[in-house]
Amino acid sequence: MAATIRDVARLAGVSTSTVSRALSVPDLVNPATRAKVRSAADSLDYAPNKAARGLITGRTGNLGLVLPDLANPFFPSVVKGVQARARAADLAVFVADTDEDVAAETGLVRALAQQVDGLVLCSPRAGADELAKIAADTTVVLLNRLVDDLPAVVFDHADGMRQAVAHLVALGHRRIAWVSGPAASWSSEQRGQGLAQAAADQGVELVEVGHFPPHYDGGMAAADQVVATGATAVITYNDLVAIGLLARLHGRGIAVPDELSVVGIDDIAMAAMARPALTTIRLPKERAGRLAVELLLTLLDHATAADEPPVRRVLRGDLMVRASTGVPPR
Amino acid sequence: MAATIRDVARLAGVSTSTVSRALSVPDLVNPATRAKVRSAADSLDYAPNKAARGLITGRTGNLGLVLPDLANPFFPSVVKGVQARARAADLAVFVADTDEDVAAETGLVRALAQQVDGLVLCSPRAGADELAKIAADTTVVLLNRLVDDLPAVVFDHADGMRQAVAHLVALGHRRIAWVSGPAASWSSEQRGQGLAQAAADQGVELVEVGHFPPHYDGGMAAADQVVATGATAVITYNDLVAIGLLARLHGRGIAVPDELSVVGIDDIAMAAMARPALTTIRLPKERAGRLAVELLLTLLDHATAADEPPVRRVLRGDLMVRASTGVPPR
DNA sequence: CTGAAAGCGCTAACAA
DNA sequence: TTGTTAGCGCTTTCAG
Repeated sequence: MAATIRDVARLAGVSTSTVSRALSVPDLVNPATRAKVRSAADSLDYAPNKAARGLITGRTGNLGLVLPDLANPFFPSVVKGVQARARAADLAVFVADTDEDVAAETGLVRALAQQVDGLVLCSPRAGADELAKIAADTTVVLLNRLVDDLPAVVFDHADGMRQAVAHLVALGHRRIAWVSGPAASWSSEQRGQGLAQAAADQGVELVEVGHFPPHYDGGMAAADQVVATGATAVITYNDLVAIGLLARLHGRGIAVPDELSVVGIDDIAMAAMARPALTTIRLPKERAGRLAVELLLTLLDHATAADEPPVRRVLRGDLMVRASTGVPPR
Repeated sequence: MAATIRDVARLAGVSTSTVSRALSVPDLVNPATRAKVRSAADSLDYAPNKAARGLITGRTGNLGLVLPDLANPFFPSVVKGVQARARAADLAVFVADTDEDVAAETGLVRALAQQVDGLVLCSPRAGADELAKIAADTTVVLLNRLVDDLPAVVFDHADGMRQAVAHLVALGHRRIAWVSGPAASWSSEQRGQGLAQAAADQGVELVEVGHFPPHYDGGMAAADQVVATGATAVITYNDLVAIGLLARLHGRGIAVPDELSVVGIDDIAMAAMARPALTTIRLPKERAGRLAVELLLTLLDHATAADEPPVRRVLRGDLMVRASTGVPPR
């Protein structure tokens, strides 16, 4: 069906190698023949077969993105960032949603690894050793996770927590609750530690309420425990949790922010749509996706060279204070 | 790095052809040798190179999914359905978000077409002729769009509208507003027509308010026009629009559902989280994704045969009436 | 039931 | 600057 390099060669009256060169290393061929080849290729609507090319160059021109749950609005943003950068480099992106399942994650990674040049693992759930093993065979960039010295793009969670605490302290809060995410979550751990540090530095009391699933239901479940802590403000693992919390608080007739201030993390679109609008720490999600691909491309270029490429990017988030939130505690 | 079929052949003491057969057409080889090959393959952690296989079989083992906007929660659900079914058939999925851009859509489709066995075009924005052209070169299944006789999975929008109207009529509404989606949107068109029919059948007055972007901002923008119609109930193009509408109504101090009943379409997770919870028509999104792949697989199998495969699936949605909604008009 | 040989579409030495 | 040759990793005739 599709034209092959031979069809183009025949039509242009040259050899297949010349066609190949004319199209991928134009400077190596005579401008005249180059033009002939080009027009022949155009008229046949020829596009080189990526699989065949990959077989010989070792580059597939594809890239894999593995993430835990597309239903969490955090991740589509990352996908967009990754795709934007990948497209600019003429790479196609395999996306794999693991449904928060570690086993599925490693399986998918193995399946993808063989047909991509590199992999972006977004908030991977797998263990450190597992990830190290994967990284041994494949070029990998972690996104929102740090493991050994693996290349990674991460957010400065500690700084985000610092901002959140500063905001709450300025409003007069002195006792803050922290709703942590999944026990095995690297970012929950980071956020928790950053928060503990910030609380200590800024002289406020911190109560952890622990380990909830990273979505709406988790927040629903956490709400009552949060209330029981007697804290006047709460910071949640992410916005989805915050929104679930808001719902349960509303159900119990607890006014937000008058009786309890709520701060989320991520700044998903829904945060602005919630009523009252959710105060949150905005993470540069798309940018993180773009940078992850950027990093991957660098690594691929330096693959053979022995020099150390830059291997880690840390991105800062920003406090988003929204209308109708941020009332001092009673 | 990775083991090739030759490594396996050497280790098992057989030819590469035997390895190939033992792994892909096991019945053709002696059980004893089959076992030898299997264990050799296992110990080398061998997996056949998909690109090389594709070169000869003409099957890539990949599948493309093109959609307008991952940020709309409707689409991640479809992605999940597609991935689930694809995974079961051992296919990897390229996902391409076009950002609602028709030009980007056709470009991405062309780029993907060459390296997939088939394409699922979800709510495609491209023109009918464009799509027909694409379908001429590639096996394509449309999702939520009908064009000529192209294979498709669609929702029964007319029936959904019938249910929505029946619900509102039962509550006593006699004048309903319709907030339509993008002018070029097939599903908006379908929903509008279905609604018009339902309104006529059930004897209620319908006022269209027109053509808004299919997201939150569209709903915000539509709200004032809706109010101006004097309708006691409104049906919106989708849930995102409904939620935007809700926000603006809240801003204007208009009580929902007491002063205005709002019905969305899709049943995205956010619909249940909204306050008041949104009444909506639930569309079987994941199922649609699964069926689209199913259909694609059927088409691929029948590719050469001349017999007509089943080529269209129509899925019914269901009314989701949520707590605190559904009050008769004043 | 198994092996040898050919070749999918392409690129990369190596010559000319 | 261009063509010839070889071969990426695999499957598939075609013999045996």
